[in-house]
Amino acid sequence: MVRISPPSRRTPKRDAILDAAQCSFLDLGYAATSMDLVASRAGVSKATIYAHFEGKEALFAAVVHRRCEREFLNADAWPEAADARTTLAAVGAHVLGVLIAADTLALYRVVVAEAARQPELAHAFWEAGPSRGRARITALFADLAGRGELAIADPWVAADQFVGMLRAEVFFRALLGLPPAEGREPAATVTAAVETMLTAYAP
Amino acid sequence: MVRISPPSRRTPKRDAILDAAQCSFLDLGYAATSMDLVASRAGVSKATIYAHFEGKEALFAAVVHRRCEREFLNADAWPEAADARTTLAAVGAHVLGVLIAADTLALYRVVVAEAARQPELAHAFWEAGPSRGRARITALFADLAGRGELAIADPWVAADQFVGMLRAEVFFRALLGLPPAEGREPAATVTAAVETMLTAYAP
DNA sequence: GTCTATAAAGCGATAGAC
DNA sequence: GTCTATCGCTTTATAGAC
Repeated sequence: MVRISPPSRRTPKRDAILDAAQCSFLDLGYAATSMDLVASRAGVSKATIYAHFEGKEALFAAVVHRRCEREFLNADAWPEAADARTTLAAVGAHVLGVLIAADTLALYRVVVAEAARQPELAHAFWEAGPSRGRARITALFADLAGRGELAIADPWVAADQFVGMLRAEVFFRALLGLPPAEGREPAATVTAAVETMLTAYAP
Repeated sequence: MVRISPPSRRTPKRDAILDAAQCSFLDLGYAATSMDLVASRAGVSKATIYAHFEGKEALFAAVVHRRCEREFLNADAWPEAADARTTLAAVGAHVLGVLIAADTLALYRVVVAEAARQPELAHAFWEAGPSRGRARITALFADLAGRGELAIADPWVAADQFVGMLRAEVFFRALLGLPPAEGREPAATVTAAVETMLTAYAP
């Protein structure tokens, strides 16, 4: 419906528009964000926005794409190779931390909501974000299997299960804006997922 | 912001309004559904809607509540007690089937999108839907543990992990409207989750 | 590219008759 | 309860000057 990567030359005004749009879309949602508000927050006129982007959908797509790119720029926080328990605990804590960060949840909410009406956006989001994260974790399990730390037939399945256990009720309640249930902390979710993986895939 | 359970006497017009509203909200999303459209589809005037519901938010809340109730009415499909593998396979297939049903995905999308702006709705949805499902599965694991089929310290954790593994990539891609990845069928996800639970929690 | 001003349409909600 | 008609406001998008 709308192309994701426009010519995309970076200019100060264009960046200001994208910053204002990102903040507005993530805070208020797609529909509740008006072009007037974005223009006001960016300090430009509405006509300037339409000079840079085809319309509201294209602006939204550009915001989502830029946001996914940035998530993977600081990849330095990825843990070093160690024994399985240490590695999974570190990776699990990192992943769940990213998943329940306010920015991530807001992006997730608005992309999921628009996915039904903007299929190309949904696909671009998947490729730019979750798909790359999954690939890393799959590679991690392949590495642990290769080193004899775990007995894994299909690293993709193991990664899928590990991420699934991380993205369980703690994540779901955070997504709905509900307070964490008593005694159900993110750290406990990570620990339990790690132990279950270690037991299920013990060599 | 809006109360969830109005007097709620069932009348033909009221039901027609709720049917039209459900169809519209799930298809188009909250914002893109206008009261004019609902009135038109229900075959009533807009004023009649406002005679039955306080406003758009209240109508939406009523739709969500009714939809959650109905999901739990046909509880007869719940499997009988058997050995752990048979029980988990049946329950897992049932749960994942419900989760990736088109109606469920549409409800999930629209509720998640509005959760940030209608906290009471998010809470009501959680209590009416996911919370009850989780309770059942927790009871199931408690039963399996009590019968010595599995060695489970905390049935809630086991249920959380089982549901998490079910609601992994297959569900996520369906949520985004993407086609299933090659060789990653729902049935395979269920089987893998069952085997991992059986191994991790073997007596 | 950037602005001001405005067009054209749609929105949620209500008044008043019956 | 239900209707027709309409209010008052906001929306996306564009025209035209510079």
